Amino acid sequence: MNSSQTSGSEPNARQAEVLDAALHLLVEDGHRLTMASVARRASCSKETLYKWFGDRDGLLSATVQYQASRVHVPAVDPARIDRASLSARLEDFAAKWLSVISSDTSLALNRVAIGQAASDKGHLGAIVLRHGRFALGERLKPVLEAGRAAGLLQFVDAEAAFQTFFGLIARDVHIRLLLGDSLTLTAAGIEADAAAAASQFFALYGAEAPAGKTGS
Amino acid sequence: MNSSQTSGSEPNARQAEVLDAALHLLVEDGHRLTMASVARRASCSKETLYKWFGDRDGLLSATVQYQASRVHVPAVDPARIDRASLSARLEDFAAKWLSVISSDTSLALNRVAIGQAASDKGHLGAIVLRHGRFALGERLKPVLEAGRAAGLLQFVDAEAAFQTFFGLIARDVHIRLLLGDSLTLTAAGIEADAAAAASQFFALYGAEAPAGKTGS
DNA sequence: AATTTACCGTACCGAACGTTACGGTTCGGA
DNA sequence: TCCGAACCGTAACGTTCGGTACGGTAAATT
Repeated sequence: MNSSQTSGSEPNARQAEVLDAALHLLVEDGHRLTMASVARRASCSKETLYKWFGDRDGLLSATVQYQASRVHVPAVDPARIDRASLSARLEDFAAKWLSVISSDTSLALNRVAIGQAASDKGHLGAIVLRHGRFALGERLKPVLEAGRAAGLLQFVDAEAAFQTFFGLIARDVHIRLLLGDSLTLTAAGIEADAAAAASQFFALYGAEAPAGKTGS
Repeated sequence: MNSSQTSGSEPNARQAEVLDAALHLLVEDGHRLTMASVARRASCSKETLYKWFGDRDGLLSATVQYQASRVHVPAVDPARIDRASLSARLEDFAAKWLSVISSDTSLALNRVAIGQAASDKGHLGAIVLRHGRFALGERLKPVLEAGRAAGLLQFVDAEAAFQTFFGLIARDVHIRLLLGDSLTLTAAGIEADAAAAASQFFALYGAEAPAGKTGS
């Protein structure tokens, strides 16, 4: 009995195939994800779906979890950091994050999570936040604090500093994409935007140029 | 025959009552907005709903349009501006925008628009963007350009500058709220965040401290 | 070989919901 | 006063879809 149920362990190979099918349906059109369509796409029976995932909500949760857990923010070595390497780290973070939030998969996942966030069954948003926004913060804050320890950055609240960096990266891009605005991000554009965000972050929180309140 | 249909003129008083009912349903729970529930809440017949709005999508569009058009970004007088008044304007803008995006009504509208943005029937996102993000930009850009003309600000692309300001205001707040994160914004917190955003914007684009690329 | 297990494919059931139709009421104009 | 337009309340229809049941098959187990 390897039924993953609602909050089971890792899905096996076959279950991953099913979740991939569900994910593809989700990306194509979130409203088209029906139990029958997933079963058809994955060449499995609906009975199996219910045995493995309990109900539609369990399948949805497993799918979101399955994909969200694959978005892994790269770790960083806090030791031996200088201005150039820190800047490179931040640019890299910004570029990766822009790539993620503009991908079809991420947009589909965020859309379905947001769509049911109002309902009392809205625990998908928590999953997306945990593997996205919060995971990003946990990975980035040590970098910021290492930068502060090295005398490169200046702030009192790492959380507030991260929030500002987050805003400098995403700006209005994320919400516009979520709302269906046709915004084409080229690789070069992402690199430029990431560099601009890192540069602006240094302008605000760089140790040599303290400016801008960090917020209470 | 005053049927507003899909893209008709202003709704009359009775129709506004209906749209208010739909809006309340939407805020309570977007999934609970059904033709029967709207008719019951508004004490009207379903037949009337279909006569006035065509179909469910038309009712939804009219509801979003009805509310979105009520979010009016305050105009500003570009003449006679100095550092203090410009700063006050920006803080006011930031505070008002934070209030809007954290309101239950705005969140509900954005959620339903995002939820159907993936579908080919996703024109709600365009409405929300037009009355939200884009209206805001059109109102703010003259202010920024007035500030530049007065020698208070320094930038080459007003659009890019506005995007940065937008990011400094919203940061991760909007996406977290949309995803259902329990984030309580107090009036004092909004004021503080708005002041911080304006201060940071001045640090990046103030004429006396040019720093941070504006992005190509 | 017999049996159990897991699974696929399909059919089926019931509820929700969009949509249409109809009878009854109100009200303004001829 | 009569008529028709607009509208309310409710019933009814058809589809979609979540969830369940059942027969058939192949592989593993005993």
